[in-house]
Order: sequence, then C-alpha cells, then structure tokens
Amino acid sequence: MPELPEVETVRRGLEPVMAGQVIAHAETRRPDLRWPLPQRMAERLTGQRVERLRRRSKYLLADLSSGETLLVHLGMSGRLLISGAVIGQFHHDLPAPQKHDHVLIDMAGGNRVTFNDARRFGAMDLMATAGAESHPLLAALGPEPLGNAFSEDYLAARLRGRNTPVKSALLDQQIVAGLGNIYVCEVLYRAGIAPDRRAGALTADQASALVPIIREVLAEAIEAGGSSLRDYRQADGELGYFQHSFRVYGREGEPCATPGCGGTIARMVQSGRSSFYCPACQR
DNA sequence: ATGGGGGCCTGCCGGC
DNA sequence: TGCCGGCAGGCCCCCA
Repeated sequence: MPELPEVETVRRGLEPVMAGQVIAHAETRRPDLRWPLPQRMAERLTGQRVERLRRRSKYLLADLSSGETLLVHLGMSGRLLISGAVIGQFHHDLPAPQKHDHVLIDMAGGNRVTFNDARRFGAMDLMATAGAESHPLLAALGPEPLGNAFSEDYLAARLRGRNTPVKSALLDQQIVAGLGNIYVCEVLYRAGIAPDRRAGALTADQASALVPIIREVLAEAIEAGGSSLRDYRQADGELGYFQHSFRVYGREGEPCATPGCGGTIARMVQSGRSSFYCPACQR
C-alpha cells in the first residue's frame, strides 16, 4: 500500500520518537507477518538504542546499537502508530492493543510504536548493519528515484528493448525502487504516455523525460506528507497517511484535468492491477 | 532472460 | 440483514 513518499513520511514521523532513543521493551504478538519474524526478535530489540532511521525504497531500516538493523516493510496494509507520553501535550496511558497490532515497541521515553497490519503482507527482519544492503529483499533493488544514480541516461538504457508495458517497467523495483501503482499512474499521466505503451517503444526523449517527472511527483507527495506530519503533532495516531489529491488515480469517469483536453479518465487492468489514464492525452 | 499470472491475507463496498 | 463478488497502493515465486 504505502509507496516511497508514504514510507518516507513514516520515517520522518518516527525519527523524533525513535532516533537516539533506547527501546525499553519490545513484544511480538504473533510469530509471523508475511514470513516468520526473526528468531528472538523482541529480545534482540530490547535494550538497544536506535542509532539511525533510514529508508531504502519502501523499506524502513533502524540501525541499532547492537550492530543489527531492523528492517520493516509495510506491505499493503501495514501501519505504524505512535502512542504515549511525549508526542502531544498530555501524558496518558498506553491504549490496549487492537486487532492486528502485531508488534509493539516501547521506547524508554514513554512512547509506544505499534505495527498494525490487517492483511499481513508486511515484513520485518533483523540483520547485521554491516552488509545490510545485501539482504535478499534489498540486494536487487534499483536506484533510489531521488538519488543521483537515477539519471535520464540510466532510465532510457533500462527501458530500451523492453517489450513490457511501460507501466510494468516503472513498477519493476529493479529498474527504479519505490514506485507503486498510484505514483506510476500519476507519472505516466503527467508524461502523456499511455500505460500500455511498450517500454522499448518510447523515444529516448520520452524515456528521459520520465526522470524529472518521477522526481517531481515523489517530491510533491513527500512535501504533502510533511504537511500532514505538522498536523499530526497534535495527537497520537497513524503515521504516513495523508490527504493527497491524485490527478488520475481513482478518477475513472471524471474529466481529464489537463486544460483543453476534454478527455475522460479511464481504467484498464494490466497484470491484474488497475491503471488509470486519459485515453485522449496519453499516447 | 523476459513477461505474465497466481498466491498470500483481511476488510470494505456495492449489488442483489 | 446477509451473502457474494470485486476491489485494494506489494512482492515473491513459478511457469512458458
């Protein structure tokens, strides 16, 4: 569910609560999410200081004083919630765990971070911080879309010769890491490229043009997430989800927002996923 | 190697 | 009110 901007927003919201703070107590309430939780996870977290909170693609990485790194993936329905004493104005009791609250992390300062995931497509793992990038879930990831390695030449080269639809190519985490169904729809809309165009059929200029558009769409979403965090300071709650208006995603049947276009947003299914697009201005 | 489809889970929503 | 199908923003794995 959460794509790169949502995960980055979660990271920023978690930072003041976790970074530099000691985990006083951790608890797992079931043995597995998508996969089994790592052995003795609660014990390996308890007593450790969180040295740094990082993000790689849609993964959160918490480096611990033990030399291990906690990896968290939210899957489709995973949520992180903060409750406790420091965030917000008032001290109050920790709430009773709710349905699908699978992992509880209590910080020494009194805050609790709760991992809730109804569908359990999420994942957690622990690994040595040294060499964490070669973890099986991270090793094959492509470049960060907001990083320098994601260049116009790079993307054009990766799309060249590919027969797969450009939609599938941009969802391929080995080509670029962090885009999901929503932001790919938004990117292709702004680029004026139909989701079912073959990736290899784009001109070099079209492929190159995707890079700044991807950066722009993600940066705007992260900015919107930052705004939501400022509001979030008011109360306990869920991190990373924010009101964000999409131009095509979920807008089937609505008029195209492009001035003078006059088209109607349509939906097609590609590889079992919905693609929203404007048949008039995306070619 | 590449591309497509199935499967993992639960919840929600609309239609009958 | 209840049941059922369809849908959901991810990712691994298998197969042709």
